[in-house]
Amino acid sequence: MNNISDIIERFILDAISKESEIDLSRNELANYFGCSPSQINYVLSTRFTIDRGFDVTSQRGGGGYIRLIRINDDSILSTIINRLKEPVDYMTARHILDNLVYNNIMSEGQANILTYAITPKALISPINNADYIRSQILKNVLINLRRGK
Amino acid sequence: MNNISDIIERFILDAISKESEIDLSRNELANYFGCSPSQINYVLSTRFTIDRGFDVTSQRGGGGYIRLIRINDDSILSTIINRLKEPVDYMTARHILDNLVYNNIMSEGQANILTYAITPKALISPINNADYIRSQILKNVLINLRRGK
DNA sequence: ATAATAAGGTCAAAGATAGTCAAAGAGGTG
DNA sequence: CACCTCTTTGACTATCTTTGACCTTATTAT
Repeated sequence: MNNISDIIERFILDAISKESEIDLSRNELANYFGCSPSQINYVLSTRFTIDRGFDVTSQRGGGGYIRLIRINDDSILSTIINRLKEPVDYMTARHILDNLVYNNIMSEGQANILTYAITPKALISPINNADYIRSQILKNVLINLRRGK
Repeated sequence: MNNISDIIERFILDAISKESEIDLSRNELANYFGCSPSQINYVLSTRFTIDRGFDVTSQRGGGGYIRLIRINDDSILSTIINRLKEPVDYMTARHILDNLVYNNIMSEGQANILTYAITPKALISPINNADYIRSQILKNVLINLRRGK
C-alpha cells in the first residue's frame, strides 16, 4: 500500500494506542508527512469515525489543536443499537464489529463469523427469500471458515 | 496453450506459491504483459476463484491494489459446503451449526452469534435490499447479545 | 476595539486505481 | 463451414486519494 493516508492512519493509531485521548497539530502533521493540511482532515474523517469508536473535536486560532478521543462507553451496546440507522453498508458494519471487539462485547472469533455472514456477497439475492439469503450467508461463512481466517 | 491469460496465470501462481497472500497492481501487471488492464480481471475471475481455493479483494484509488489470498482446504468443511443445497430453512441451518460445533469447526459462541444472524426474524424484508437486510441482522444480533444469551 | 496572525474546516476538482460489460477475435470440433 | 467456447480489447463506470483555493474561528498585538 503506497498511499499517504494509510501511513498517517497508522501513525495516529500508534500515537493513541496507549492514551485514550491525544492532541494533534494539523499543520505539524501535514508538514511532517509532506502533504496538504486538508489531507489530515481526510484521514480523520474516513478512518477515525464514531463507528470505529473515535470522536474528534478541535479548536482553531492560535494554540489550536485537533483532539482525538477513543470512546469507552459501558453502555456502548445500547448506544450503537440506538444509533444504528438503516440501511447499513458493509464497511460501516465492519467498523461497528471492530468497535464491539475492542470493547470486549464480542470475541474476535464471533465478529469474524458475523462478518462473513454480512459480506455483500453473502446478501445478494434476486428474489426476496429469506431461506435463500440465509443459505448464501451460511455458504459464505463456511467458505471463509475453510480459509482459516 | 500460448494465450496471455495462461501466461499471466502462471506468473501469478508462481508469485503466490511461497506466500499465502500477495498484493498485485492491475496496471503494472497489464503494462508488464502488454495487455489491457481488464485482462487481469479476466484472469483472476476465471482462474483464481473460490473453487480453486483463492479469494480476491481490492481497493481503488491512489495506492490501490488487488489482494490475492490462498485459502486452506479442510475436507469436513468442503463436504458440508458441497452438500449445502439452497434454500436452507432455519432448523436445517441450526442442525448444520450444531454439527460444526460438534466437529470443533466453530466455537459455541460463534455459532450462537450466527444463529442470531439467521433467525427468520433477522431475515424479514419487504424489499430486496441487502443493506436493509444486513441492518436487521445486525440489530437482531445486538439485541440478543444485550439480553446476554 | 481593531487589526494582524495563527490555527483549523470545507468542498470541489484533479489524479490514481480498479471494475464491468459487451463486442470482436481466435481456436477447436462436428 | 458453422458453431461454440474461451480470450482479448476498449469504452465507460465506480471508488478512493490528493491537492488547493477559499472560509471560519481563536488568540495576540497595538
